[in-house]
Amino acid sequence: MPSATVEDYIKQIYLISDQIGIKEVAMGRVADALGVVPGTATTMVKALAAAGLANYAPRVGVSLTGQGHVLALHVLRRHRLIEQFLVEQLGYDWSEVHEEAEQLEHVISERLLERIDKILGHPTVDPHGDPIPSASGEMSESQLESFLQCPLNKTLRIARIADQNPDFLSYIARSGLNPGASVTITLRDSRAESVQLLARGQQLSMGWGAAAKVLVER
Amino acid sequence: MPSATVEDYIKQIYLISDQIGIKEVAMGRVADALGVVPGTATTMVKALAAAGLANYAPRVGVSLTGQGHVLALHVLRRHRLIEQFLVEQLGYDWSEVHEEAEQLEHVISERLLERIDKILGHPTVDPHGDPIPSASGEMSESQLESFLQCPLNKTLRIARIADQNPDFLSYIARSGLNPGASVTITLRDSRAESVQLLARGQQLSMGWGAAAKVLVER
DNA sequence: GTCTTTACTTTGATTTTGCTAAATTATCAT
DNA sequence: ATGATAATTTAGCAAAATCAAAGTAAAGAC
Ligand SMILES: [Mn+2]
Ligand SMILES: [Mn+2]
Ligand SMILES: [Mn+2]
Ligand SMILES: [Mn+2]
Repeated sequence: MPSATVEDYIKQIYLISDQIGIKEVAMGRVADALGVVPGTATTMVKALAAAGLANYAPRVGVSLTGQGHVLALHVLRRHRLIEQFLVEQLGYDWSEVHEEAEQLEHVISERLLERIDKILGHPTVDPHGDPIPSASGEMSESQLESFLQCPLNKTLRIARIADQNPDFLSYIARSGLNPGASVTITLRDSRAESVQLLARGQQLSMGWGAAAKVLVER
Repeated sequence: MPSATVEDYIKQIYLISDQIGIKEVAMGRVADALGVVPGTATTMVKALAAAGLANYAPRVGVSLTGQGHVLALHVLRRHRLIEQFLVEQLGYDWSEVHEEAEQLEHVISERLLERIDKILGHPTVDPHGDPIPSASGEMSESQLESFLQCPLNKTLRIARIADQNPDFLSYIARSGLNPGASVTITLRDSRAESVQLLARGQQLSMGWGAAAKVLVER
């Protein structure tokens, strides 16, 4: 069995690689994501490579092997199903489930996981709109647009918030931008790197960085 | 934060001490309960003592300090509430919850625990009939009698099975001796160390050892 | 093209938890 | 008492995960 630490490294490598769309993830990013000093990341990634979960090229970066990819999706499935369960069945707020899932994902049994999946009716997305990989390890490639790409002056549905930071999430929640809510982008100014939008009847403005993290569908 | 290992040692020391009603627990028993070699138990117990959780007397045994006692009850509360939750809300069988709780007890947050407690309506016993310590760390001292002490030819209610072994538990379940079920002890033969009983209309017989682990109330 | 800054790797140490095998102590039977 | 047996402790070692600090390589600045 992979340790909780190994699972977190593999998951994080997957997530970073997926997010910036690059295969080789730099060690610095890995260290950052896991909150360790760079030397620790180097050592651990070498161990992951020795275990056949990753490919490591010094001074280039790390990528997942097939085996590592499979593990990453399993961990992600556990994480996201747990989040969904906490919200649906235990009255958690979607902005506060991440930390709890971060721990539970490593100890929950296959049996409990599948029971949760069944109770929830085999959900395909978690409370943040993140897709949940299937038991067999497939994940839907969603074609969502962010606030930076979507059409203006059209009513759109918030589909996903691509960030786990509790501060950001509770700002999103307080602004009525939860997954499922409706928005209209009224203006996008690329020189000011700012986006104007209308949600819950309120006028709001967000900067490029934050706007990129909110994904919508029509 | 105490590690999962420390929590398990402390919990086990509490349980053994409680069970045999002796303050100083021998190292051999600790090692057995935790599935480690005796030398490992000695080393760990010394560490527990250094951390102020236990008192260790070489060649005599280990006992809990006040601090250790508080921790033991917290862990036990988590363990038993989780077991109850798995049975009540997730359709687990009471004979198969122990292993799952053994892991979850170390990672569940205070917040999740209290939410579970509330959803279950603040239960006082777990699926095995084991008492659940309160949030403030009090546990009811129950006055239950075992099959070896209870009166004969009276209808009694099974209140608790004092053993976590899945094999034993599923034998109990299959015999219709779940907590809550009714039994009548029809005969006790001390020379044969055997007990005859009637449950679910079936005649059964158990040996001293097994009979001592089934507790009843009137 | 050299120089400086930044990113990354190496080395050596530490903590926690475990093992094996040898040494020690206590207990029990004779 | 004495020797055998059982329980416990010690000593020495190892794996996993981490850090601090020093060394090395690559990239960007001038
Ligand atoms: Mn995690
Ligand atoms: Mn999520
Ligand atoms: Mn445990
Ligand atoms: Mn129990």
